[in-house]
Amino acid sequence: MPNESTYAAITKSLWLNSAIITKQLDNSLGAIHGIGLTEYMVLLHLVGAPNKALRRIDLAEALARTASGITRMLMPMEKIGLIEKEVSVRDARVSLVKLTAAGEEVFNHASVTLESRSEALLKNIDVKKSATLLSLLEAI
Amino acid sequence: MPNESTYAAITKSLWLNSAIITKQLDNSLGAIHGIGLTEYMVLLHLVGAPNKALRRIDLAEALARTASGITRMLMPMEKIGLIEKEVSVRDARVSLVKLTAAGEEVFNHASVTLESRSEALLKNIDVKKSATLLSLLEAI
DNA sequence: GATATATACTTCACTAATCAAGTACTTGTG
DNA sequence: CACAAGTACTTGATTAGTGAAGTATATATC
Repeated sequence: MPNESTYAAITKSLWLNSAIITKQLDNSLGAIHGIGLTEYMVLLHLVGAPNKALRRIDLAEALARTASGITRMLMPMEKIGLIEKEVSVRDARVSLVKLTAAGEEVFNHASVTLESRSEALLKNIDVKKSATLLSLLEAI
Repeated sequence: MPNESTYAAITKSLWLNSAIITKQLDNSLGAIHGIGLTEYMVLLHLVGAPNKALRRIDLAEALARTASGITRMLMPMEKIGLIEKEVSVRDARVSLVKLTAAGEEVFNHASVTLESRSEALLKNIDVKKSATLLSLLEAI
């Protein structure tokens, strides 16, 4: 029987911690701003995009989701006015996702909630360790 | 506009990395052993449990899932013989989840796959850094 | 310039999980 | 001891996501 690899232990811990943290953030964002964490991530990518618009497939890539998942997810977001469709002049296959002013406002408010909840959830990690943890996660 | 908190950046990175890694491990385990990562985690907790049996609610707690999620998840696992139901002599409300010999065998094989895939997915993290990362994740 | 291949997106059928409500049993209290 | 409150689990309705197949458009090749 080989002893447990650190790498497998990391993936297990990542799986569990992410489940716990994601659920908590999802609940907080949902209760206060009416969006889930995945929807927050959509807004995050859109605010940073040129012209605040992205192709659906690039959004899928950025969020590690499939194109069909993105299609489904954006439907309610468009209905409540966080985003809107924009045609691409270059390529008629493309349907751009564009952030609305309302969407940006929700994003700004939700960011405050996300930061305070994140800090609370990670209270066992001090500031110095948090920098280390972040750099290790980004290195993956 | 406040600058981004490291804590929020950690939760975002955790969310994305876990989505990517979980999907890959899920696919590998599914293709080779016919189980998902969540099902693997069930087996993992059962092999470590006294008498290789656990109450459903304790399994739910350990996996950060709800009791109903556990009920639904265990149905196919019981059907393919990885686990079986065991009554509790102490408490008639309880339905214990017991690991079968077949379940333990699948677990042992799947562990090998999980370790090699984990190592491959985390190839950017060297051995020394991996120990640091694991201890930080466990500290959360 | 016709046609084959590739890309962007949507839809369908399905899986995994949630919450709320219900059942069955156990525990604590007057 | 009766019965209120709590616990363990299941079921029904719903949501978020997947993969496969289909449509429409773009690109490359002969």
